Amino acid sequence: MDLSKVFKSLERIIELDEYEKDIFTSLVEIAIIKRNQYLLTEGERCGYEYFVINGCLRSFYRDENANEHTTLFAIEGWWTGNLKSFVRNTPSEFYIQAVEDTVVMRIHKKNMDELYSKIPKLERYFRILLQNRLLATQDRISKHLSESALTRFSNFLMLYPTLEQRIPAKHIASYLGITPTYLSRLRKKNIKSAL
Amino acid sequence: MDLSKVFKSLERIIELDEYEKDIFTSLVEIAIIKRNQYLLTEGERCGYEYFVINGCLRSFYRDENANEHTTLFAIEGWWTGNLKSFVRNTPSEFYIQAVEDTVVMRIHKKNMDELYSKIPKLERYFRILLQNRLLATQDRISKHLSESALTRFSNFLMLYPTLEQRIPAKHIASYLGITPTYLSRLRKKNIKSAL
DNA sequence: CGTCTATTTGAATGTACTCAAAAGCGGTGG
DNA sequence: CCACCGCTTTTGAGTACATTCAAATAGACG
Repeated sequence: MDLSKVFKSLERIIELDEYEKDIFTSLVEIAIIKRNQYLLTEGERCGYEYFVINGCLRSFYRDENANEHTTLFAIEGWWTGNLKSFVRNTPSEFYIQAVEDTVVMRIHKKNMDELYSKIPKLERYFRILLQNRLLATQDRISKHLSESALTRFSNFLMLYPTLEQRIPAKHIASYLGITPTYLSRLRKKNIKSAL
Repeated sequence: MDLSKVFKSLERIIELDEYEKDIFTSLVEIAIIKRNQYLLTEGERCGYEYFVINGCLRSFYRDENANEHTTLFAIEGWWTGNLKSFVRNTPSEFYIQAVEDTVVMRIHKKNMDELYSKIPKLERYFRILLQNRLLATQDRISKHLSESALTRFSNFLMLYPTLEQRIPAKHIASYLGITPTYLSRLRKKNIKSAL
């Protein structure tokens, strides 16, 4: 079980000795998810937190008109899950779907408490992780409030440099908060202006 | 120094004995902020986390066209601050302003580490606090993506039942991501439809 | 290949914006 | 106590950004 990418992430914030790494390893799992497969669907409880080792996971929800809204693309090195459902043990309003073949490390809820008690430093890691997620999320709100769709699209391309080539445009549109139709027009404009 | 509201908030998540409360009390301050006064302006470093005991604080930023965008109203019992500036010690991109006469409890950065080391349980409190903030923030993104301005306005009224009467409409508009002009038209429509 | 889904394009429409002017409201000084 | 000043809110007219619906085209996969 190759957790090197996970430990690299952990060790940016806390130090772990071999013994602690073994404990950690014994309490997590690797899973492989095929493209278009779901890790979580609406109504289910989210029992896991996921760390993407490879590939891309998309979190989204459906509004009352059944339109999809993508809240996050989690790529290599990112964490994802449904925090609300995970911590409150409530049915999820979200879906999590692999948009490519994806390898994840996942931690089950029931092991999370054990991890915290055996490796208290993890409280710190996850607190800081949450902080960073919150900052990123707040940033996304700001951007959405003050920027045009075209600007948001450019920002998307910078944040996820290779994702445009890897996944369907309709998912990107649903992340940007526009229709696929309009995204198509934006792309056309963007290409023209790049000439 | 009346910290009863603060302890009530803390004790929803962790238990504190009298000794710990004394430590806590010795490491925080009470401050009174007059209406329209700033707690933080752009370029400053945010040295504090704030807990609102009474009143209302508004966090906002200015975009490149000098338009204000309100990211949060912190009312009684809410925490606020500029997390990014606080944890990374970077100049703030945000302003925090009292929109009413406001009483806050604040914790200075330099006392925060001492608090964590003397009362490790606080790591847990603040981790859960961050979780909740993140959930609320994610919710706000979702809502902004999938709802019309009118719907967002109704949601605002439910989230902050008394705020509409307490603060200028232009701030509410900047929270909703619309112009004061358009908010005015929405209110008119809303009143009509309520008849 | 053929079928199914995704993307592009066109035309008409709606939501929210800008700019400018008028009306309302609150605080201050005479 | 009221008149005036400055700021906020409302209203009107014209406009821009993004949407819907429908049809055409392009791509992916068995």
